Amino acid sequence: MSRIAPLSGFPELLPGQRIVEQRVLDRLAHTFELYGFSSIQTRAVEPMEQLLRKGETSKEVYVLRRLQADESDSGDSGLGLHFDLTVPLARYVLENAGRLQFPFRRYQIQPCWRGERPQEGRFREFWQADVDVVDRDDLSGHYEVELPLLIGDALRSLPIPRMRMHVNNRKLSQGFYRGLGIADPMAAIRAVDKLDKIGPRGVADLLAETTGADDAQVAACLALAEIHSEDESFVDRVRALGVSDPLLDEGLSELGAVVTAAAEDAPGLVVADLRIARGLDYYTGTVYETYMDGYANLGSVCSGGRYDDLASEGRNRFPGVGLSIGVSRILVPLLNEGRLAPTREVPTCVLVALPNEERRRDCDRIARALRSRGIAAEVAPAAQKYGKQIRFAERRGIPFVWFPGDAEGGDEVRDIRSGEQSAADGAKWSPPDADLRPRIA
RNA sequence: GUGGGUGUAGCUCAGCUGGUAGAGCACCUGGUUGUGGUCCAGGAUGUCGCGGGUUCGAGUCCCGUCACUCACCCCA
Repeated sequence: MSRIAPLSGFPELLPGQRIVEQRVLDRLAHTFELYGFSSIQTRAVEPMEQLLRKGETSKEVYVLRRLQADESDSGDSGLGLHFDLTVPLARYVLENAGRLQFPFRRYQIQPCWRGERPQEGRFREFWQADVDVVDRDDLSGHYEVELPLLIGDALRSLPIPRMRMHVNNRKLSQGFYRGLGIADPMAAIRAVDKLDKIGPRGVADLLAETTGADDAQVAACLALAEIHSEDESFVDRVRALGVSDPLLDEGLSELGAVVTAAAEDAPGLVVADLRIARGLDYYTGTVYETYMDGYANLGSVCSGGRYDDLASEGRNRFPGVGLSIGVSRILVPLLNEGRLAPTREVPTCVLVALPNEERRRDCDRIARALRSRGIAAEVAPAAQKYGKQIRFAERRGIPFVWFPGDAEGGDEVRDIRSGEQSAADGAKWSPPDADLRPRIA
């Protein structure tokens, strides 16, 4: 190992990129709070049995082990890094049920870890912004309508490509397959989920193989998967397939409510897409997958759904619905392509030029006066020629250079983008609001 | 975990059938001796991923290894 090299799947940002990320996270938190969601953080680790409780994700969990662990120990601590924020939420809700108010509206923005092979938009350490509503005993269906609208608001407030949320409903799928007479509806859901990847042919074979569906059943499954619409018209198209089942009816009505509300509040955001399944099997109602225009190859950048049994313990049941925004999945590719950049690389708004080392204290005082009024300022590192000092600021995108006055004249401030320079008083001068802090360009 | 590709200057890359390392951009200095971005002239920079082998000689060929990357799997 001769040289320090990046670790694949553990993205690290440069300071300027981090400014963009910070603005995005601030924006998301702001939107979540506008809807009345509280922020929480949970520890990085969960007991393995919590992490593995719901599914076949075991292989992607990073397990913790003490270096000094006894050799007699099995080796690991029984703890693993969380791979999403929904499982920790379920544990947190159970643990604090007595101290929380329900329905509990919370958001959580934290890193997650998965021991997978990294790829474009797939990392081993990545940030998720997760929003959920969890209630006690029963969760009203209107939350399945509210959450996608909140997410739409949050994502559309960011300077990123347009998002399209594809929505389906587990009851609809399961009811349909059941009504069709397929023995294992969940296997059918998983098969149909691969439609994009393996095509109708592949899905047909898979269906026949895993569910024993006959030709007519396979055809019906594929017909269902083809249905998508931005309004309630999908309901009639499903009905036209002639399958009936009470669960199907429930699903149709619930999905109809989501689509109708979205069409009204956020036109173009949501499309009912009956092929959407989601791999995880704990979803029991609406499921969501979101794609970014021009970045379909990234897969879903924001997914979630309703889960009725994730947080249950004995008699206590805490159904919830939520979505996770894949912050790293969205941001890292856009940053690398230069499609997202900050207005400057540093927080500094004003560089106070240094005429000579003897005047450093004077310059410090000017900087302090600016800082006291909330203007980020730093003094030039060395008393180089002014040209050099201006270049120092220019390289970093610092918009203003402050020239301390002397016996011949007072202080002046220069906007180095326009070259405009004028007399200024450190106790009074302020930059335009747009220049006060770095923004996303 | 399985399969393919790649690893040369800070960045992007060139280096033909082996002959002892190059370009562009960036950077530094000067022209302009305290107001930048242009231009001109100079300049610095590499364990050629790592280890071993073949050879008079390896960035180049062979073996191994590590890393990165793409696809599968799965997912944010």
